[in-house]
Amino acid sequence: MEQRTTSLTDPDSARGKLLQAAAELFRTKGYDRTTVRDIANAVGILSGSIFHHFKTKDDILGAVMEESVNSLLVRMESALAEIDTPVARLRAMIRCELESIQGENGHALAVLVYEWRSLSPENQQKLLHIREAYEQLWLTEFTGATEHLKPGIEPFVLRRFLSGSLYWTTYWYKESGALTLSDLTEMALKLILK
Amino acid sequence: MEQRTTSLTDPDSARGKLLQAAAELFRTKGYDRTTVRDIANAVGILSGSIFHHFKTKDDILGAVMEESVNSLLVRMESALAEIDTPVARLRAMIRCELESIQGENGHALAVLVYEWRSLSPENQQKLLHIREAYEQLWLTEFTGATEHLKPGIEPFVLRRFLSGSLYWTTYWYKESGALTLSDLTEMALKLILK
Amino acid sequence: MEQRTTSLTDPDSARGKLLQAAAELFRTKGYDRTTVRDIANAVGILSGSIFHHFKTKDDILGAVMEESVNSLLVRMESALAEIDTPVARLRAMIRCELESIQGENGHALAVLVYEWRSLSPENQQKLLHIREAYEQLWLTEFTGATEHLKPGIEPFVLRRFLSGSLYWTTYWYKESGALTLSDLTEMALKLILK
Amino acid sequence: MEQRTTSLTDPDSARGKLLQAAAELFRTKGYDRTTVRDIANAVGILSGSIFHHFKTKDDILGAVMEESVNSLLVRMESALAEIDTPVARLRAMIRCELESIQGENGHALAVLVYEWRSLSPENQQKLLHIREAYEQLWLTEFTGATEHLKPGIEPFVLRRFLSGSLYWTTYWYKESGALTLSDLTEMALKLILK
DNA sequence: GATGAATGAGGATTCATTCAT
DNA sequence: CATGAATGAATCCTCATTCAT
Repeated sequence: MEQRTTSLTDPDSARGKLLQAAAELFRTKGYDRTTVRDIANAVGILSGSIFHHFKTKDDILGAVMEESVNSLLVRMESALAEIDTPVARLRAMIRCELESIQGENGHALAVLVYEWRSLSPENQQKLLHIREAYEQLWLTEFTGATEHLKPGIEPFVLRRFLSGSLYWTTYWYKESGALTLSDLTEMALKLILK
Repeated sequence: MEQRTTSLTDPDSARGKLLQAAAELFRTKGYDRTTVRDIANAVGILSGSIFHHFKTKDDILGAVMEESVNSLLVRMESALAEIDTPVARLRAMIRCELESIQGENGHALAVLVYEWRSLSPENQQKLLHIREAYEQLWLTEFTGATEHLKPGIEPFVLRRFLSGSLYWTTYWYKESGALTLSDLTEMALKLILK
Repeated sequence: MEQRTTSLTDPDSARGKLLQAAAELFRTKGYDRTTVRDIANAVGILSGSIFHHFKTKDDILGAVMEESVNSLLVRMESALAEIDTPVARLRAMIRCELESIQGENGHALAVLVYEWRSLSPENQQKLLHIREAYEQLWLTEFTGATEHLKPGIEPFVLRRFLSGSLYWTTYWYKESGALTLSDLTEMALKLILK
Repeated sequence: MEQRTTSLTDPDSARGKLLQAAAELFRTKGYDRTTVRDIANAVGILSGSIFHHFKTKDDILGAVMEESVNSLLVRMESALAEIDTPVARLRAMIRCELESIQGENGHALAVLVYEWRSLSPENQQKLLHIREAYEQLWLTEFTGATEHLKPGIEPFVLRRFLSGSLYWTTYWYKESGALTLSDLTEMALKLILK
């Protein structure tokens, strides 16, 4: 019930389905406007039954966030495994982050990003080190690619500009349109390159 | 009681103080977690009394947002009045938006940006044309500056990247640090220029 | 709303009526089995309205208890004012405690006695010094009457035997029967005297 | 599964261990604040499994109470078997009741006494005759010892004073202190004797 | 305009109980 | 017998909103 490891929850388990549904609802309606009943309804159980799987609503949020970083981390690692050149690596990372933000695989990084302050301090604490590790990954990569990056903007600021740009896509980008995720990736890459 | 014009509310009036307090609370705690009582307390009246000034809590949010765009529009207009060159105009606009996002002058664009979905559809409707007018302003300016902008990114995408970059500063930038608002402005400008 | 002094709450005020009703319910059904709705119904308001007067259900319990000791203290003081001889003073004290236990004036000492562990540690803390002061009063009186008391039982044990005897009357004594409160008082007095 | 006889449950059986744990919890936390899960945890099974042994939580309470009177009755009978003089018999009975109240042998008379109103009317009915038989025992003994008892207090009142005194010890007496159970017995005896 | 008591519709959470495995 | 997921009713509490004074 509490299982806080790097491994991902089986998406077919009750817990997995709950997490999936919660992520979707938190992303679209926001944490506060999503009721426990909403989540329960979404997976076809009654609201009281949720508390068999999670102690509190806050814990659901925490678990959703944890899943999203873990999933992102796993996918990024495997994506980077076979890539050598700095620019190609950046492209892969941007792509991964974009996919996560858009909620592919039901693991919405957007929830982690935009509902962070809804999470209780205790659960924030638990997630802080993963978040930091993740950002460290980016900074390392940026440092390794300095010569290709836009000059005149400090790397950590540039990363934050990029974050903001990608995070913000939740509010305007829909994959169905003329603009593919690849197009978007390419443009975001251009944004930070020389 | 509901006065919806382009003119700004007198900040010394009861309504003005309420709006100021609400903006600050919405920005820091979020709309849902801010109670009407919180707002009332902040200006030293009781919660029931708020409803002499606003029909609903949703209307307060609407008014806060309206004030923030209006204030931004006013300030941007006056800033642009004496500037001719495209790049300088973009710099001024970025500067204005950054100030609004950071909540300078008590007008928090951040609330408009991040609490938009908390606003009722009816009030969203009312604000839509102002928001669009504002975005049109940017697009026009971008179009006029095409030759200076980073190539390969469609203007409307570039504007959204910029928006995201600037909006996101709420979550990491504090003016007290080593980085001044001017520094930030300059870097954001570099981001979109060739 | 929090007013924790020695003065008693006006029994005609909303708070007073609430306290009265709660005391009665706590005494007859017990704290846990009494719902906030029960209390509200008893005074003709809705359950939500209770929280205008008390922050939590636990605070209601605390207030009921406080009122009961205070009321007892006040009545005891006035009863003792004109009495000099040790035995007569003990009789008066027993009478006062019996009246309080039986819930005369709606201030049920029985609640303080039998629901003590239902009270939150924080509120227990607040009441502890009053309870102790009250017991001290008895001990002082017992010490002053040593020669009239049953020998062979340590005073503090004797007081506790008496407490238990009187507290227990809630469960079997009804004033309507053949046994008057005066009879009971006299018998309880005999119990502890030589 | 519901075996309601005068014989005591084998303390090593599942039912026996459950009863023991429940008694302890009911005595310390109270019936309402003890969850079925608490009881299950205490004996190392899951909450659902309890219902293989008892139909309802109320039945557990009933069984605990039944065990406690039965155990008391058994012990009292054997204690009285070899005693002839009235005063000695009273002493033995007081001792037995004190032991039961204090929860010796895991059989808590305190639960029967203080949680009586938590028991459903149906189960109260079932236990009533045992309780009455028990009280009859006392009254008979009191009647046989009239000449040694404190005069001026009707026997049934005196018995209730004694009950209250002994029951109340749960709230203040700990066997670890300077006062032994024998001391307490002697003092309680003195209380009712001439 | 302000007050503050009251409303009433929810909201998160608890818990005894059931039942298929 | 035990499990553990699910039930569903009930509980305390919150909060935007109303309204008589």
